[in-house]
Amino acid sequence: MSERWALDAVEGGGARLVPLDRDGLPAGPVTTEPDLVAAVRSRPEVGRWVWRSTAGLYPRLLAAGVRVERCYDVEAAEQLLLGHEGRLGEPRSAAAAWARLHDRPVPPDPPARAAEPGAQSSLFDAGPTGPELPFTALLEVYADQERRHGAAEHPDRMRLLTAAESAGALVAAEMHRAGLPWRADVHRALLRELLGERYAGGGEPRRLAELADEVSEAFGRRVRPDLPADVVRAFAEAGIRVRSTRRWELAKHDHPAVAPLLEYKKLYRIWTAHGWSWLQDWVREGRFRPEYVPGGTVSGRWTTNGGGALQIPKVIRQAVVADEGWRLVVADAAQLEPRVLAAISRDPGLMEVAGHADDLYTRLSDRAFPASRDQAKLALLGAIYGQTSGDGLKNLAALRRRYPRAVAYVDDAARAGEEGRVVRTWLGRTSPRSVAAGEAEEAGIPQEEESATGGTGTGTGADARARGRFTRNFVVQGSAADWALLMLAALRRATAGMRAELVFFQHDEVIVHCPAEEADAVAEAIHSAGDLAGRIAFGETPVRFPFTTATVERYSDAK
DNA sequence: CAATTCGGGGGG
DNA sequence: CCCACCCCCCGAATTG
Repeated sequence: MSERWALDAVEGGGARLVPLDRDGLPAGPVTTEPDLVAAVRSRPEVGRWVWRSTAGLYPRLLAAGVRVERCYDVEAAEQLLLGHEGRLGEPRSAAAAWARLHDRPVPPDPPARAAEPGAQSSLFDAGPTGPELPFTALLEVYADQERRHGAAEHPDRMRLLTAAESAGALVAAEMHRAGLPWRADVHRALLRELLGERYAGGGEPRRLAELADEVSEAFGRRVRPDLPADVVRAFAEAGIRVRSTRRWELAKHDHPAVAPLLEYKKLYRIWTAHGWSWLQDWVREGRFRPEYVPGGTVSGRWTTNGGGALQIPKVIRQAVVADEGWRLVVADAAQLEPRVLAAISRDPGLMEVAGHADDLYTRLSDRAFPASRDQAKLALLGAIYGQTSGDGLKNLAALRRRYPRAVAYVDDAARAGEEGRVVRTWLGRTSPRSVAAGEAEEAGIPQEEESATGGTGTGTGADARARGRFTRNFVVQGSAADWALLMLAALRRATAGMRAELVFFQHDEVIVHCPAEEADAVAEAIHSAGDLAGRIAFGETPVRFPFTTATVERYSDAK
């Protein structure tokens, strides 16, 4: 029987802690100890630590070589509960939660700080980030959160969501600590090969300068390829009307400037976003350590704070190389979102299609369409994204006939959005409510149209339809994020006794860095984690959640 | 001068 | 035709 303890940091490196009973109430006296790390290390029997913030406390423990089995992150829970209660955007700190509980003035959350590139957030983040609060107040907030979980639409799922989000926070801190193996020398050689040498003075590298010259030559005058307005003007002078300088728009035209322009854009992006200065800023001692932000997006997907870790260009992945004698097990969840739709909608036909580990889209086209695999794929993704035009619509109609329950599930979510209602993921993460226009646009949430046509506003305007596409996609993307958290938790547990380390996670993809001899066991653990997460998240369904895995020395060699 | 927006690219 | 969903990051242009 694993124990549950509450813990908080106190000034000077110490800790306050207390054991909790089955109901989450203190089961003994509160004690204060001088060393937080020692307090945790000396209690291996504790199965779950209840604390304010994983990001605030766990790096210190990891820096001392202490891992915990599980935790309950009060501030993450607060965020999820507020969302469920339709109060997203209110301050999420434990101090704010306590203030709400007692009708006191609610302190705002501290502003998000920028990440320090290359830093190992362990010494700096010695304590929680929010306003201070007494330990007894933290215990009160926790007890009240237990009650609020019970009041949720599906209490058990909501508790699972909080547990999963907390596990994700542990993984995020551990991945930051471990870092993604990164060979700066390989990266530099690659930059040199792609961009040429750098000139003194910090201007464009040679290859970009050459391409800019080629563009100018093609137009017959000096044109700056990095200034869209200049490029549009130059094309107009050449008798070609382009509305933008986007890749797909330029690619349509036959002009000698097009090829060097497209090449310039590709390389310019690498130079500015993943070039020498990025390397300088973000890679230390052979590791890239982004700061992951679990739940950074409304749908529950993660973001990172600086470093662009979730947008590493494919060509740059050559620099991600396993240590000597080690391997990277790169794993990608196959057709995740359609499988999730099958599981949450319980559509019998789609569950059958998703009940095998082989390619879902091929099976789909065999069953539902005379159409090709790619057409079947487009139709299904169109249903999930809310496609409004294009060839896919014809196949979408066939999809609706064949899998009515699946399509109805996302259609219902879309209608909810159009009518201004919230939707929830399978575990209960909740979409933002329609709020005052200014606030919402700030948060990037499509709003209903108000006065333009003088109508009633609900369910009619282009903005309402945009909101419908948002909620339609939210239930699938967000439930996939639910699954991903449980998958990470399962994988973390399965590899706990190995030397293997989780070093990267990107929505539906994980990388584990491990000694070569552990690679097979790691791949097996990943496959098991996928199906286990499917069962825990969505219950018993025939749906499979397979991974494609590759054991490689370089990330770029996978897939 | 600093902060915000725009345009374009990268990822899933 | 390539669009639809969620994001990050950069430099230049614009705005306060």
